Amino acid sequence: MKVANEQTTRDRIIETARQLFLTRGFAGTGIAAILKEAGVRSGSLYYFFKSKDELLVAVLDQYKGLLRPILIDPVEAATNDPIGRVFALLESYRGFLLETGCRMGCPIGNLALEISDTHDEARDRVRENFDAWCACVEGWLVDAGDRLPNDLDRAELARFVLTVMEGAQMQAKANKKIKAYEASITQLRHYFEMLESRAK
Amino acid sequence: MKVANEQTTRDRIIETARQLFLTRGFAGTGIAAILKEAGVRSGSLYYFFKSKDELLVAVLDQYKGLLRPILIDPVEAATNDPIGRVFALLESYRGFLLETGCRMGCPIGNLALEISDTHDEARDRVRENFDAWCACVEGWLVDAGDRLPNDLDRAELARFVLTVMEGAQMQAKANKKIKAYEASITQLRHYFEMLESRAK
DNA sequence: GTCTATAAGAGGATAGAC
DNA sequence: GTCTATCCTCTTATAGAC
Repeated sequence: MKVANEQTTRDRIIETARQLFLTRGFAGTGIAAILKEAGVRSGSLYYFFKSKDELLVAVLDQYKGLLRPILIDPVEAATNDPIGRVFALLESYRGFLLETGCRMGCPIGNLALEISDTHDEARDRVRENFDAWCACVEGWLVDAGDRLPNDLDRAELARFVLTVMEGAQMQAKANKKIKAYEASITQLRHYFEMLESRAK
Repeated sequence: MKVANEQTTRDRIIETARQLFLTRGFAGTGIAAILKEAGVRSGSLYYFFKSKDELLVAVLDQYKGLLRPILIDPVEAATNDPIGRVFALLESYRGFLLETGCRMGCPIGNLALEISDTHDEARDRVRENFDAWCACVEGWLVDAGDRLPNDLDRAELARFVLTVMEGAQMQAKANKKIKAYEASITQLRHYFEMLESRAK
């Protein structure tokens, strides 16, 4: 067991696999590519992970840990307005799409459709990632208090926000253009505006 | 060239590949599985298609031809109400999810995320499928006339309907439960109700 | 914990007879 | 157009020395 530096070989493998799964998908990423990119030999990888599937699970676990530091915390630092936070989060996905030429989008969503039918354990981790994301958004919607109608189900609306983000990033990817993403967010904003005006 | 029966070997290969891509994904479907399922030898498949990628393009072309007979026509036959048609279409996806234990959902969406970054020609066909779908929905929204606000962009709202359907089916797949799909459609319906009441 | 070497199989694709 | 046989590459994973 190492003591001095916890950015271990294991961490480097997970980090590298995460990047490659994001750009090429799970099936599209060979073990060889991970080894090369991480500068590691296969003996090391299989010392830490029994199989490629187990590595996938570790990657999805890492995503759970990244949600707050990478996505939620910056949004909460940027604005105190609870509904503003929802759209700031969606804006950060838009920035990510633009930076990557609409190649990426939501790393979890990309994996979700690829592995949900065939990898039960990984699918559960995808679900946990989605649940954690929705819980954060739901928290903001609860914070919005009277600005939203009282009879509106906050959890259901949070799900809806995830739905819109995932569906919108899919179309940005398929079109290699940001327009469909922006159009969808515009409609969602419109919905929120109507909810807010109805709450008054 | 055959004359009597146009349900040719080529058609059977495309049909079989379509089914398998739907259940196992593109990368997850081996040529061997297609051959076995279709009862065909590899010589025949490669007589009709230069490569697996070319077969994928043929499958996506077939989907374009299936859109009206399988999805749109039944919906238009079932109801004359233009907004009712939008939700009848979403209901038919719900039925498909339920029939398949939430394993499937939208065949195009499933392929979209898998191949958009790596298969340019196939990605264009995905886009064409999405465009054709949106054009149908947009037509209904135009038919809705004064029931929707005049300043509302029908094309953008049609995009939004696709966004919600795709995002919702993704979550149904990841959760292996229909609930998130239904919750999202409920929110969309709520949005439409508010649009209709605003148009009055 | 990490190295090299390699097993064992599946993948897509082709050649040439019929 | 369809058949059999097969090539070749890439894949995941393991064995055993260090």
